[in-house]
Amino acid sequence: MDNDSLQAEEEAVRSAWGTAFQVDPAPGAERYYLTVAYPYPSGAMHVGHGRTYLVPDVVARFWRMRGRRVLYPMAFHVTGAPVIGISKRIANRDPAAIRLYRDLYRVPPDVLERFVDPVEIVRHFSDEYERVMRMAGLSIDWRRRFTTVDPHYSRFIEWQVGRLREKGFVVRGAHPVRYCPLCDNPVGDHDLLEGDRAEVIRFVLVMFRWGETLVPTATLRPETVYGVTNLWVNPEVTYVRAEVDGKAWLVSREAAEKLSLQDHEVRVLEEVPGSSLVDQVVSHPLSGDVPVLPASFVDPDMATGIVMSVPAHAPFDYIALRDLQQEGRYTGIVPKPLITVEGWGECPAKEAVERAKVANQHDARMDALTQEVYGAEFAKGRLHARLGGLPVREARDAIGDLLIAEHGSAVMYEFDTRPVVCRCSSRVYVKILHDQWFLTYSDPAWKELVKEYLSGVSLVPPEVRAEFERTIDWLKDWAATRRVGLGTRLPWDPTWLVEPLSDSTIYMAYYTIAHRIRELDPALLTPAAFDYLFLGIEGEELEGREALAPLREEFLYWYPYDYRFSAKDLISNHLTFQLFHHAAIFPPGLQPRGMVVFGMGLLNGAKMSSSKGNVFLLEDALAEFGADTVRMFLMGSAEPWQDFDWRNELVASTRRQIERFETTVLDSLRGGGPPSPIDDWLLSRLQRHVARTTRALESFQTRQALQEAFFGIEADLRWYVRRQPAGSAGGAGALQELCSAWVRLLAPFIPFTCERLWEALGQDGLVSFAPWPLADPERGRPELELGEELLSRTLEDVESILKLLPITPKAVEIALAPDWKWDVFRTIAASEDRTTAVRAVMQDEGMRRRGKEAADAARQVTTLIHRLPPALVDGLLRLDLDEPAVFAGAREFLEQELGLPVRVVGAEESDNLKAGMALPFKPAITVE
RNA sequence: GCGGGGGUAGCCAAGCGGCUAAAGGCGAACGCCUCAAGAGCGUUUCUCGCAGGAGUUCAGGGGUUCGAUUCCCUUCCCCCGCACCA
Repeated sequence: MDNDSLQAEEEAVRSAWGTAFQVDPAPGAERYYLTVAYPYPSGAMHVGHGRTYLVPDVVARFWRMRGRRVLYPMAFHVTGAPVIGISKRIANRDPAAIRLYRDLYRVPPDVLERFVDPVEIVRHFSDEYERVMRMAGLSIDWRRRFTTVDPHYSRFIEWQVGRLREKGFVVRGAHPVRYCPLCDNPVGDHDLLEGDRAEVIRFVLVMFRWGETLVPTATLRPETVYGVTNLWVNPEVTYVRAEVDGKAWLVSREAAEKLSLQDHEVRVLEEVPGSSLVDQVVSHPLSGDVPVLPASFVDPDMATGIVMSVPAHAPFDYIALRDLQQEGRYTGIVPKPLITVEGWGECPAKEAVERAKVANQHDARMDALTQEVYGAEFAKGRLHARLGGLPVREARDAIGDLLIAEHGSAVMYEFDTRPVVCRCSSRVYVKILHDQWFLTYSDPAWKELVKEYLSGVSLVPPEVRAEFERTIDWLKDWAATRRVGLGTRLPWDPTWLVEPLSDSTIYMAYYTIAHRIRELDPALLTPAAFDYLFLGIEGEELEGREALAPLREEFLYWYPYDYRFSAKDLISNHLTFQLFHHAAIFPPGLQPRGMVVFGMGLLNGAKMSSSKGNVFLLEDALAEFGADTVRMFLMGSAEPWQDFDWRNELVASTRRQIERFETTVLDSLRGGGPPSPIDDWLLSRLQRHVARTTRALESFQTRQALQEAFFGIEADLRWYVRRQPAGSAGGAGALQELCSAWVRLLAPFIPFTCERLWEALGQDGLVSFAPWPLADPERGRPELELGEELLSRTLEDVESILKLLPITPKAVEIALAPDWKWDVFRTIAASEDRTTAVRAVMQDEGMRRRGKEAADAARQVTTLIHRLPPALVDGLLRLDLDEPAVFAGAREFLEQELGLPVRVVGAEESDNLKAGMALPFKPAITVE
């Protein structure tokens, strides 16, 4: 079929579907509610997105055919900041942005003009998403579509955050963020030109006293304060004396600027050259008096620009000291060890440096040595007994807290890697934001509750459970408000917006009423209204209960949802967040029931990424290959949780497979004749495929399901046709029955083709709502299946012999094993221990009389049984396979296949030597 | 670095103690069918073999077992997440 008529056919099917996937509750009818993470529509969909929404569609279609009322809704997540940046870049005529949107996403020029308004971007792409999703045949109830900035939805978010606050899960606090002074805004990863992996780390400032001036040294290891022998300053650097919160501090010029962003009042008083600090003496209650020494490794742009020196435990400090001492200076200073580490001597830093034969402080290996020593001390180190003997792991925080509480220490934040640069090319600093609102995911009781619920959630694939559990443990408080972006304002503090991940945690509940709540006046949607809608609370403040009652009812019909689908990168945030929020807000009976986690998409082996241009738009794929081909490829190339790789040449062959299926079905309908003897075999096999396809789809294995439903049935049909006398296509009845089931089994995957075929089969209505085939155990004919298995194995054997023989064959004799060998077979197959089975056989009087012949047969049969699939052996044990009858019925078939006369005889009637080798299920073959 | 998941024939991928030289698909080769095919059908696709068989394989190394692709340990390599961001 050419692409134009394919499009036309698809359009016809789409219009036949019409509004069929809109679904309302039907009391008494079982429901199936699945949701998928809604998209952030800031660009066009690519095939990777395609799979994310197709998997739930296939599952939805499957359960629909099994008679459930299936709700598959969709909405658009438009809150957040990215789209703001995009519109700015477009307004600024940023060439990369323009190229992406104009050329890759093919936004028409007039629409692109409007993208200077961020709302226009999400509006445009929401519509595009819906259009392309419809093209792909997604069976979504579009009446329920909404965006996260709709006024009704905002009321819902207000209720939600209010509810969480009442429960004590929302608190106010300060929070260090990456901050661009030029943009005057916090910056996220996507706003950065450089340093997107940089983490904010927390230093403790140990305050040394130098006369009236405080000298703060920044450390990650406050416990080592007891081992300080000196400070380091860089003599090349200009330091400043500054008034910080009313006290005089001495820090690098850079540090002064940083501190001013971190909650300190900073006023620079005067410059102090680093060189003038050298040899000064400073003191700290926990370290005593120590001198200030020069070191070139000290970076003025790292924290305060002044470092405390612990040569016993810090390789840098040790080597810098040694360098000086080798010049004959400061020879009086000796390292002061304070930590013991198993496997290391008294001064691990010294040991590490000497073992590595480091020449001086400029050695490139210093970072690695530092890591090694720090790692060992953190993992296994203990403070000396005189200092309390705590493990380093615990002492670090304890002493840090002590310093802050009693010795005037402060905290300073700094990036672990630099530089960090904003897209506007300004440098990025750490700034402490105040009045930030947090969700207290660190709350142990909340974590416990979530874990308890998680244990009842079905997870697909099960391996992800560990990741969820770890995420729950690891989550800290989450800054849940933002200053910029689209979103809902915090009801009690409207200067803040609700953060975009926080506003999308329980919206699955909102879908259930999204189409009806729109009819209501937003003013009616008070917290009391939502308390009633979702929690059934009928408080005094509740108004308009009558209008809300049907919504409450619908919510209860659908909720809790059955499965949530999402890519696996959301485990560590969204998927776990939504568990927290459900746990906090909904009663036990309305908690999530299951989640399916997807793998990622690759394009020709490389990661799909819009920014890198390595994407294939879903719309283009649909236009080029047709919706069914795209669907079948995406469902069949890997299971949902595995990564998949889109390769055009593989997709093209999928299209041929669908065409083959269609022709096969149409041909069988036309060509069917009178019943044929192996109709029953075909239908018996069909039961198996139905059962297996069903089981696969019940556990979301789309690939496995396709293997059974498509390739499994196709292979049977090929054998079936082969088994027909020349010119016959097979029994019309059997083919009709097979095709009817086949079309239905494939309908969730390739619904467009199947709707057409369903009609061609003369069936009424839509296949999308046709009953899913039921496997009928009564139709199973294991003895026929064994017989065909025997034939095909024998045929293969004959063919492989023919191939090897150099002679021109004239005839084939097939000699069947005598009954007594079947007795041997049964004895051995039934025995527990097959190694002793030979002996068991020989215990029989009749066998003993046969002597060596019987013993040989027993050995051969043992080998054979090992090689056959256990299920087959079981079958042979349970059923009496009438080998002579099987071959008698298939002689003509064999002759036709082999092009040779075939003689079937009992082994004992044969003159051929080979005949003696005949075994049960493995006839002896003699080619003449 | 920390946490999670993987490495199977030319490619994708199933298998997860004896069915296994290893399903299925793709690709490739040959044959048939055809006026001709990129369509369909059949055969082959680790090595060897004039009888349905034999030999070496499932990232590398070690171990458990009568027996390991499948279980344990270890090394190497790849992917995902690590937060204020969708």
